[in-house]
Amino acid sequence: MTRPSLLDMYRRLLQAFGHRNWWPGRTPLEVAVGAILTQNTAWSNVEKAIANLRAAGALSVKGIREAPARRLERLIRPSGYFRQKAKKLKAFVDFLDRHHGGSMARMARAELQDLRKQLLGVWGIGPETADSILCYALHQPIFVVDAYTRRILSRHGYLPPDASYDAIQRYCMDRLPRDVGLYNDFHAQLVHLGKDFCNTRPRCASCPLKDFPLAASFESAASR
DNA sequence: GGCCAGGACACCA
DNA sequence: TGGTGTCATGGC
Repeated sequence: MTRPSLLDMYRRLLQAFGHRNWWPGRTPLEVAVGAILTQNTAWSNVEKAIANLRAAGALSVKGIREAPARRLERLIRPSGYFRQKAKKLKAFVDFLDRHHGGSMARMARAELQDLRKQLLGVWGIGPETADSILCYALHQPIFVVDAYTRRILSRHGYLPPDASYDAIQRYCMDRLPRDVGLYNDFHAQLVHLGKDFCNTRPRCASCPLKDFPLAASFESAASR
């Protein structure tokens, strides 16, 4: 049996779930803050931290820039790793100030690959966080890879489970039309499938991908 | 009470 | 270049 294309997979998920309308965030900065706070953390905890920042008037470039470190830590505490993440928020705003006049809008005008390299040079911003900011805050055509992407694509045999971030991203971008809206929604669909579907009801009969072939290793493990 | 969640970094061989 | 330890909260 031939493996369905990635576009087939997206169409199937879209049909099942509808457009996901990601990312949950009111402004580009809020999206970037969420991208940093959600590192290895459940989104429900990030929501609490963002609500704290908003209530304290600190959910802005100026607010983060001027907040004392201890205050920032206290506000984002529910999102976990709060000492590290407070430093990361400061590092991001410092980068924004130094390279883009403290403005997300100005940052959005930079050339995409240059900007990606710049972001990866900021302490606390790795590939997934950089790409989330580029795709969801700045609407740039970059495919975001995360744990769900890796898990789902490897489970269905598109890639080995130990494929690198860059390899997965290249694989997807080489096989999908260069379309920001598609990249945005496909990743959102994968997260929804992984988090709210497969996670709570593993291999359930109503999975939209139930007739997609599984990786041989996964088949043998499942049949044991 | 243990496991996991929309990672990234430091350190080491 | 790859493996391991660390960072920390909240829900189940």
